[in-house]
Amino acid sequence: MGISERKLREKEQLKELILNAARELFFKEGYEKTSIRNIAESIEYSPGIIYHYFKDKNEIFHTLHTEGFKSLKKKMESVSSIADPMGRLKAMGKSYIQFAIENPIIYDLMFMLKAPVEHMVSEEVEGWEEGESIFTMLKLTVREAMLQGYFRGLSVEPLTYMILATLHGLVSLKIRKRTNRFKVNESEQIVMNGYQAFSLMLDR
Amino acid sequence: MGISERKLREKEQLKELILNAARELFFKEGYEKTSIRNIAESIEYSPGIIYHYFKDKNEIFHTLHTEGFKSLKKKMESVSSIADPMGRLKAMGKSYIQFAIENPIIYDLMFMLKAPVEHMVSEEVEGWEEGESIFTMLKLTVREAMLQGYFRGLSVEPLTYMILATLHGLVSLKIRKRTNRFKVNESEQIVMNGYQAFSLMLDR
DNA sequence: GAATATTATTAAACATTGTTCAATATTGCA
DNA sequence: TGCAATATTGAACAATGTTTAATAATATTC
Repeated sequence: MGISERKLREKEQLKELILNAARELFFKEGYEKTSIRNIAESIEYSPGIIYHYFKDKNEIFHTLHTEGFKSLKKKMESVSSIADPMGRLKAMGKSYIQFAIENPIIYDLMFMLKAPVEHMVSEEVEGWEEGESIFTMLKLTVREAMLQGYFRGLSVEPLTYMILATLHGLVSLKIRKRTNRFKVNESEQIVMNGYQAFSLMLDR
Repeated sequence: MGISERKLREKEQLKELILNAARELFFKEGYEKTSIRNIAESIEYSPGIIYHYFKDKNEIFHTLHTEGFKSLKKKMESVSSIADPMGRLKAMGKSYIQFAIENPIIYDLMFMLKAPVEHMVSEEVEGWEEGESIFTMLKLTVREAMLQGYFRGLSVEPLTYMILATLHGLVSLKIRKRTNRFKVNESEQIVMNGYQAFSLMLDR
């Protein structure tokens, strides 16, 4: 069935075109400020067409959401070859922060945007596996570190959540511009310094 | 000039009425979902009137933003009588988390909402003193703890930022519903457990 | 290959949003 | 009482997400 496959591929092409436009506009303007009409205009189609490829704006969000998690996961996996668990854990943290600073809008969409996730909670739990697997990756590394004598007296799950929370806190305060107290050019530095402080605390 | 003062007071009254309605609606529906018309309807005035008392929706946001910081500050100050710096620091953290869990919408508005803060950055730095003073309060306590021998080898500023980031991360992941991996009733527990893990790490 | 069914695409419409503005009602002061 | 200032309204504007009836383009069947 080569023909219908090509048809399908062509259909996918427009879908990809929409996604590319959305990604770019989200990147430039942010999620809320990007309208369906903006996207349509930038691909030179009528606004209505988008609803043939996506149920609504949330579904576009959701697609990029999943995509973002995949690429964060890949970034964090890139240090998985480090044998020492503690060293790997710290490298993972650094990767996480790098990802957030390099892709602030996508990160925003993944962890800080409001509406569409609630939709996810109630209707479909699937799709969140991406986020799940990042948590698991971190958790396994934490457990390994514990076997080597780190984190004595702490339990894996809360500790992992806490580590993730710290990483998220460090970058999200910056992304949402709650770092005004620092001079603008320092704002990235303070995130790195904060993480360094955290790293030092982990060691002890 | 008693009369014009009363007039002023009456004017303030409507302003307060608007704020109360806004607060309540924000609480019930969230910021974005609350429209100027909703607010107007709930106080039985026409929508236009709101613009006589507030420049725009951002200014309402800004007012509640400041108010939120004042009440968070008060909550954190309520443990300032604790003599032991480390004990006080941990109590402050707990207060912070309690505030966020008890007032998720206000907290959201204070730390996680997007648009209006940018406006703040460019035009007026004033109004942010509230946030500033919370940071300072935390910083002073951290410094005291350091004088007692804690946090050896760390610097005050990054450490304080890191602590604040961890607190923020813990509660904001919950507020923005990124804790789906846990059963719903566990979701508050995991925040507390995460904080406990953090507390234990601080001690060492 | 013509006729028909299916799909892709559009343009217009709807309800809702934040905001503005001229018209009107209410009040303060001379 | 009459005039100026202020408070309040209601309608309008442009922009939003979304729906839907229409048209255009393509696939399928005879």
